[in-house]
Amino acid sequence: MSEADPDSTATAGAPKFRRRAEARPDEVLDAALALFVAQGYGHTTVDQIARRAGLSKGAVYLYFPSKKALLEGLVRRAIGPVAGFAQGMPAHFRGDPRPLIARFLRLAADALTDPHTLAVPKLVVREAMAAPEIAQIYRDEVLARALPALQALIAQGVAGGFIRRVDPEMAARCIMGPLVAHLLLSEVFGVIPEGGLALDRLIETHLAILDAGLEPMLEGQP
Amino acid sequence: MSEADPDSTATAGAPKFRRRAEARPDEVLDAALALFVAQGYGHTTVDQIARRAGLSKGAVYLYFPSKKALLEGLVRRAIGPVAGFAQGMPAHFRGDPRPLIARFLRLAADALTDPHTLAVPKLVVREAMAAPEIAQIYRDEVLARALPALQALIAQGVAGGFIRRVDPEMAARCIMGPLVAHLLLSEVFGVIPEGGLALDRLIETHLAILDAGLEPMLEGQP
Amino acid sequence: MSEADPDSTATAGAPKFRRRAEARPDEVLDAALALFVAQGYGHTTVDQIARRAGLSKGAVYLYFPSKKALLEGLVRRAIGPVAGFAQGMPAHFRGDPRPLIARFLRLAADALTDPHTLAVPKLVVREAMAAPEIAQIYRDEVLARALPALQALIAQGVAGGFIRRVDPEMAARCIMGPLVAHLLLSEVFGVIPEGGLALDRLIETHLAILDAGLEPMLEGQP
Amino acid sequence: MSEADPDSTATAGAPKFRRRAEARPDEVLDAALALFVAQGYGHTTVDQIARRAGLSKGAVYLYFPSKKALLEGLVRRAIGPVAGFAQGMPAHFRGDPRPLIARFLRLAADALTDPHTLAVPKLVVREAMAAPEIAQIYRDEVLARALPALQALIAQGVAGGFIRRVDPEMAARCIMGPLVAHLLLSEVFGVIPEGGLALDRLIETHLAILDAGLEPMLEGQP
DNA sequence: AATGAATGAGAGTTCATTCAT
DNA sequence: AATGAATGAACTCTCATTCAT
Repeated sequence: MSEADPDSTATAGAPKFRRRAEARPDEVLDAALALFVAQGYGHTTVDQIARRAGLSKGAVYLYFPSKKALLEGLVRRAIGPVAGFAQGMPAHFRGDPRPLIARFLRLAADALTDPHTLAVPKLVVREAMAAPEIAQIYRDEVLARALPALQALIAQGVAGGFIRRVDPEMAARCIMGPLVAHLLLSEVFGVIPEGGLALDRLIETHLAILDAGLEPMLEGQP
Repeated sequence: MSEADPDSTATAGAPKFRRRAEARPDEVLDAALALFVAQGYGHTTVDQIARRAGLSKGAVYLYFPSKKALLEGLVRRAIGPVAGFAQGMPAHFRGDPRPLIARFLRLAADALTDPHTLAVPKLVVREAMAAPEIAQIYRDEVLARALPALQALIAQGVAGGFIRRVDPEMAARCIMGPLVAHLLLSEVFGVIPEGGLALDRLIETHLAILDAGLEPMLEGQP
Repeated sequence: MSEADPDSTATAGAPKFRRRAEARPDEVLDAALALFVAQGYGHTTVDQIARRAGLSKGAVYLYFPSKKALLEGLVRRAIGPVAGFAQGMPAHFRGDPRPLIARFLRLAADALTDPHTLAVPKLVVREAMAAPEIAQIYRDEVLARALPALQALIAQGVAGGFIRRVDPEMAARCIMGPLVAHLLLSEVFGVIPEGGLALDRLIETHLAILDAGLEPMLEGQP
Repeated sequence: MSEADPDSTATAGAPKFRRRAEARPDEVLDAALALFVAQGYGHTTVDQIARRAGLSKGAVYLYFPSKKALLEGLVRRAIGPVAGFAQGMPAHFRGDPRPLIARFLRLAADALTDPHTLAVPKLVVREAMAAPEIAQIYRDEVLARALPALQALIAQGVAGGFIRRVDPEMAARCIMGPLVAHLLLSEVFGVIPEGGLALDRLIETHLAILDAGLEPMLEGQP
């Protein structure tokens, strides 16, 4: 099972043009990611990573100073796109935020359907406590950007009277929550709905509730 | 957090003359829990656990056959109360489920405010992949009971026209989601709102959205 | 298999008259013997011995100061009969030794058919190097008596012209050899002849060869 | 199976410039053999073996997956020559088997005079019960070849009227027995004849008895 | 740039032995 | 006489890391 799927990560993409080039670090990271996800950081050997990347154990240390640096490198490589994605939300949008939220959630769900994208956050959740640096990177680079953006969007929606008067900080968590819980349930506990992951089913249910739930109250209603 | 509860271990049971043991397994579990939570299972030594429990390393093995058995024992000890709590939801309730959901969420939030209660689920999330047995126990004993109960509650609410027509399976995740996400953010990533955990602020915000979001649609509305 | 046969050693013999008496040390030795034979000295736990003897681990130490003392006790208990048996050979016999040798070999084979009798020598062979004291006891008490007796018998046979002129020391080994090899093959290597141990078949074949092989040479023959 | 083939690991490929290893597995086995013989398998530490071979403990595990694999490797390395030796007996010999038996015994005695050759069988006898795999290897590779060859030789001798009518299976044990017993006495119990091991003295005594003992009976004699 | 042999610090686990009761 | 909780020293095996080549 260890080497069963050689094309899963490293060889995927470019055919075999390069052959030992400056793509090496990336190949090592690919191998590390696959193994970390499959077995956890603690149960993965540097030697396994090396072999999966087609290198010797020693060579890994030419590119990364330690095993933990692999984890860090993995997170750093992944946050670029994610952070950008988070930034995608217009900073100074004015109007009903709900369509934007809907688009954001659908995009996020879409992205997280790809195991490659999901892998790193999953990893971070698992190793966060044992490796606080990792958690910090993720917090600083991803959460500290995405959450405030979402909060700001909500805040201006409240201010403009487009949505119900809610606490923006908490509302942001309410918006992301179902997605998080869904992934945790399926990925960590293996509680998978009949008929597959059903991320879209989740998102649509969530949005239905959210849309109505954020509707501003009519005058005189509680 | 570790030794917060002085009566947690020894005073339980017969306060008279006992040799030594009897409460020992529980003391060992207490020590293990504190250390696992603080450092993770993988980075905790049996010797550390033993010393924290005031025993020798060898004595731990008088009560638990392996290190992993400690983790399992921890989970088993914790699921009793939790499962009972989950069962608390009336199985054949008829009517608007929203007040019940609100009470359930508030109770859950309250319980999870106690570090002792939160510790085990946190542990399970982190070690689930490396120790699938653990995840399975938790899934079978907690999730497999709580989730269906919640789903059933929603389903009858939909059937009775008390709430909007939503997918009960997904809606259950939408109900739990914000709580899960909130705890993940604070406990794993250390993203804590200004002014403390603010679990009640989260719950109230969530319930406000949920209450309106589940309101059945008026005729002719989309 | 461990506790399958509770009456095999300890309870065998006396019904249950005594109940905790001066027979305790013997019961412990019985348990130890059974386990040592089944698993080897090194792989047997004092606790196993205690439980098989119906005692607590600590109680074993009331009777024997150490685990090795059990082995020693076992050997000491066994050598009494064996040494006596060896002594059975008349010290000052005069005449053709072959009938005596035959009787001796048949007796020995008979005795060694009983697993109880065979157990201790087997044990000694296995633990001799790790516990030289054991080997020494056996050597001094058993071998140092039986071998010289046999040698003397042969020597006088040679002197009297009853048997061929052989080196008595080596001839003694030639006499015991087949029995030893046979037991080694079957007990240690599990090479058992078709149709069971066949100790008598071995002895008769051996005696046939021996009888003729020891026949004194006729004058003028090589 | 691991080191059965001397060229299996290191010598394969370029015989040119090698770093250090190649002879390492054999060196480790040498160290292990010496220590196992001196102290027994159970009382020998992997660390002792490593140090005696001039390596670190960890390095031993580069060549052998476990301590027991060392024992197995030792046996496998030794059986090659021995088995070949056993095979040396002509399979279809016709005639008086006694000269052949004599040559065989003298060769065997000669070989077993070398401590290196004797070491492994000695080891096997001692560890056979605790490690049945070891006993099985030896039985299959050595005994299962040597014994039948000897038996066949005897059987045809009987059939051809060259030797007395004996049970070939038992006679084979009678032939090997004295050698076995002699080695057991001296190596295990330390009962060494005055003037050294005297293996040749034993063999000659044995052969004298055997030669006459196998002589076919004259007509009319019992 | 790359190898892979080698290291050494630990980790989990076992058990003979002790001792308060 | 007897218990069984407790200890602590060993031992096997693992693996991140280093370094000569």
